[in-house]
Amino acid sequence: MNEDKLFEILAEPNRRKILDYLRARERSVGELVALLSLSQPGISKHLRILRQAELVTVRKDAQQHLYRLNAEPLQGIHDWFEPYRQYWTNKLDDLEKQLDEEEQ
Amino acid sequence: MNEDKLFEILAEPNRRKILDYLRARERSVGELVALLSLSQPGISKHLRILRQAELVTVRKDAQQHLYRLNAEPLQGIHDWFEPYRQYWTNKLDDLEKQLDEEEQ
DNA sequence: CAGTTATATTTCCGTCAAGTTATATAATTA
DNA sequence: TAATTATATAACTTGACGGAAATATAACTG
Repeated sequence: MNEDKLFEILAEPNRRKILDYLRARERSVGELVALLSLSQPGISKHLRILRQAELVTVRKDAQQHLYRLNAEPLQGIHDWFEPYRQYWTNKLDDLEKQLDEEEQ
Repeated sequence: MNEDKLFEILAEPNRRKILDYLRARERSVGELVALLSLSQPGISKHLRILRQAELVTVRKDAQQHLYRLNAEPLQGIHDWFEPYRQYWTNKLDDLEKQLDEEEQ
């Protein structure tokens, strides 16, 4: 799964919410339907996309399908931001420097 | 500009490329047109969106409009990833631990 | 086995974003 | 001032996405 596709997948707010909910623990489809305000097919559709991106894994327990977070693919996207971090970090440094100077 | 909107804006590959190019230095619209394979109106359209999100600023030099990166708004999105970082960080720790054990 | 529960898939529809072409605006130059 | 250069905006088209409703599949229960 390439960077473009991953960004696109994460651009959908409900999908980000699903991932957020899965951070705590694995969840059944029904739980997610209850948590988000979306129809069951809507949830399943998003889960399929997350599955294909390997952002989640499933295991079956009787009729229930339990989804678990797999955060690894996020690392790639996270890395895109790395070169930009220095900008707000520097800005912060500047502020600190300014505050230090004001103390004199 | 809220998180949802920012994610959506960054989901577009050409917009990310524009930001990437602006990391080095400010650029005119014409330069960006030359760098990306998009029509001039296409570039201008993306620049407008980036401007509204305050991800870029403009200054005018004669006919040229020079765009400069403003990375600050990215911080908000970057923060979304923070709670997920431990997952791949832990995975890395596990690997290191495993490697250490293998050395015995 | 019939009915029920849990989830997935299909189909259809409306919306919206991204691209292009054409046009407008603004500054420069001959 | 007319022509040219640089950029922005408008109008239009098209494709893809997200949502709901309907249907299919699979497992459980009585």
